[in-house]
Amino acid sequence: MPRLDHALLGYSGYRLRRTTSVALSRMNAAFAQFGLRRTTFSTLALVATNPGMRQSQIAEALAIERTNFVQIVDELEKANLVIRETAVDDRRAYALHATPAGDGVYKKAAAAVLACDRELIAGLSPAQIEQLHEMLEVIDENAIRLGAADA
Amino acid sequence: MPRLDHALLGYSGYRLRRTTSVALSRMNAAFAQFGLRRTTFSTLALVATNPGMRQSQIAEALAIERTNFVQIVDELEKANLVIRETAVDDRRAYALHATPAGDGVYKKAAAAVLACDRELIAGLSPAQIEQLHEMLEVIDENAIRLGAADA
DNA sequence: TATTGTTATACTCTATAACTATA
DNA sequence: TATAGTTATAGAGTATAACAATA
Repeated sequence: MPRLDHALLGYSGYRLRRTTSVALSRMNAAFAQFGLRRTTFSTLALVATNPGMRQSQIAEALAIERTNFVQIVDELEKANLVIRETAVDDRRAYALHATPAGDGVYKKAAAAVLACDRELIAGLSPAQIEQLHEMLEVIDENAIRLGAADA
Repeated sequence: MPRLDHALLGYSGYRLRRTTSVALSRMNAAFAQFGLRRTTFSTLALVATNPGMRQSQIAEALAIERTNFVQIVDELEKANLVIRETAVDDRRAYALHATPAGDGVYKKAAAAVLACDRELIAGLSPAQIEQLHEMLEVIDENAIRLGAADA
């Protein structure tokens, strides 16, 4: 007896979503150990590794709407992990920096999340993982190209 | 100047989520043409290709909580695409069937969604796509195995 | 006592419109 | 007038607890 979802197994989109869903729900536990969610972890990572960038630059790099990004930075700022400094050259803008505590949390969380990621791809060779990443980038570019063609 | 998310590119989970996100937002347009969402399309697909299965069996096959599945079936039933028949052997349960209209919508929607899926994986050879699916299954099994180990 | 389907509820992520203060 | 950040709001997906009817 074949699995009930046999009709969908030919869609790469179905497989991508299923795998991503189960993998992310696994990783959420890693984020939560540090009081973070996926979005706050990613934001902390980008701020810690790109100090001084503006809020909208970080948001755009993560493909998060500026409007939804506000509360993410709010949460990180309340937790004392990130600070907003008014940009010297443009008083409308904020330059984001990780606090010393933020840097510390980032390093520990990154190690835990990376360990979780490695567990999820266990059994795949480094060459396979590289191929996986390349294929995902092809799909990414296709989606962006097709989306741009619509507009 | 490297991209701002360089610190996250080593995580397969980050790449999976990004690609899945942009691919699915592309596919949503295909679903919407037929008045469907991703979850209602998947449900219609499974009901149409597995007539007579119970609500919980379809829900489990799609990894959707029974509790969240109720309104999905409600929506399909209101649209006259699916019907709930009380199971003969268990009056608690429903056997799901696609209506003739449901079968028709499913076939047209499946063709459109498959075309969209093919556009997204354009540039990948059949062998690469097979490898992609195999790698996604490895990750899937890893996540399930690790999750089960927790419990 | 366990299971099928259900309701209610809440949290996360995402998407859009409208506002403010600066430029 | 355009842009950076903000607020409010709504939709979609997901998760848990508690209930009725049936097994």
